[in-house]
Amino acid sequence: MKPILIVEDEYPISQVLRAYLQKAKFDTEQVYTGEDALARFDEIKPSLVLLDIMLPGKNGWQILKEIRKKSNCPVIMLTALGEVNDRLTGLNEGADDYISKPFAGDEVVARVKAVLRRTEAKQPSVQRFGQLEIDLDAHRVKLNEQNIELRPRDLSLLLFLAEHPNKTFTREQLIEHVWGFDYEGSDRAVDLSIKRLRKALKDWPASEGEIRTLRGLGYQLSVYEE
Amino acid sequence: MKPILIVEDEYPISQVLRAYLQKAKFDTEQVYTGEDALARFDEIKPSLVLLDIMLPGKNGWQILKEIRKKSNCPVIMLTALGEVNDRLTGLNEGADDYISKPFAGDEVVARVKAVLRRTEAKQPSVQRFGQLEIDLDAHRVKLNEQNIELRPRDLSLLLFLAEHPNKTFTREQLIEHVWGFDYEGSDRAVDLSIKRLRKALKDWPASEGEIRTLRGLGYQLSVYEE
DNA sequence: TTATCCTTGACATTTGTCTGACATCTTTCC
DNA sequence: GGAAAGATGTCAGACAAATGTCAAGGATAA
Repeated sequence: MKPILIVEDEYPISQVLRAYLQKAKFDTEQVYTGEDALARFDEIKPSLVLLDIMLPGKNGWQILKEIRKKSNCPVIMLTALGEVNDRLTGLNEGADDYISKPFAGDEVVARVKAVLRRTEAKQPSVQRFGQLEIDLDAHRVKLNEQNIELRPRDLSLLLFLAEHPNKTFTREQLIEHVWGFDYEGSDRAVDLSIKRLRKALKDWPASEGEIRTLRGLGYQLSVYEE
Repeated sequence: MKPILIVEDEYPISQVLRAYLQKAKFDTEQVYTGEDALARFDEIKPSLVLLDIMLPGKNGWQILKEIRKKSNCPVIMLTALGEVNDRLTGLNEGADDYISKPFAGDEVVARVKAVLRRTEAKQPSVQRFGQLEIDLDAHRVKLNEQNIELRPRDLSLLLFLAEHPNKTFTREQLIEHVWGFDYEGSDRAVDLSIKRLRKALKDWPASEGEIRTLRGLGYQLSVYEE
């Protein structure tokens, strides 16, 4: 996921913003001047920009204009309370929203999410291991650009293993995480699921990864290189 | 240009809104209850809705949901000052923006313009999945250049699925979004609707997409591009 | 009214899962 | 090296659960 660029010269405020956004699982990048903002913008191609108006050197409006020249990346302006003129200018100049200081953390996150939802509409959540592609949202697994049909349980198992590549889990652990803590049946159900997964993934180049058995321990999804 | 629908029960406020918007060359329509709002909405197909939360009868959230069922027309909520919860709810429920009372006239106009600019700028409302063409705004579905006749409920369901291709929804979620949060009946109504949709889409090449069942989870509109 | 739409309840069908048995493999110990 | 014990791989069948389907009967709107 591309990061959110925070352009704010006051260090404490910048840190607060970062904290809230990271808590909400967003990546962040911080810069403290307008010039840095533009340079960094090109480098990291952020998913969204939080832009303070009062900045040393070039101010927020100028930055906004520069950004708008080359991108329609969503921008939320940070403005002092009650500066209605600022608000109006911002919305007319192409800002997507504004947030008044002082702000509540929840509100910042909600605004960011709202703007991202508007502008992105969708963002696929896919994980790749070479030829193997796992799409969490769509509940779909592709191997070699081709869809693979998996049973729900098998898919859950694969997803769980894929979340922790190269880590070994006992049958018990797998049962607990994939089947559920209230499962009563035997451990051997895991074997069957593993078997079907291996069969389904037989065309996955062994050089890229495989499902390994660790005798006496359990199973793991091994992935190599990258 | 399509008018802006003002839904506000307090007459003076409604008048102020109308005055500002007309000054900015927008056409306006005023209604004073939620019920009228929905009826009028269908008739005039406004370009934007200004929606008060506190309304006699159905409140603003209910109206918003009803509107969202059949249209992605931009909606700006009017909220009392400081009701942060309302703000958050609104942004999450599909409102495009909110304005706190008391508001400055200029600000209202700026917000309206901003939202219109945002929503008009984005992609056309018709989505193509190979032979299948879905017009979210016009509420029309074409397969192979030919209009498909669907029951209203089925159409809503298809439109909703098409808004989020490759995303899986439980029956519960579909009921909530398509049938409405106050629906009392059984989940299985979804099955029937899905069945009719599949029948209606039977000439849609399976290589382009399909309505997929995810056993134990729900349904999704799968599209396979390229 | 007539026609359309929606839901209910029943039943059919498909699919997923587990059990138990047996085969195969690995390790250990003699 | 070889046999026994234990772990894992594999299979088929039975069962359960989710889904597909149908037809009848209200409800609603034209």
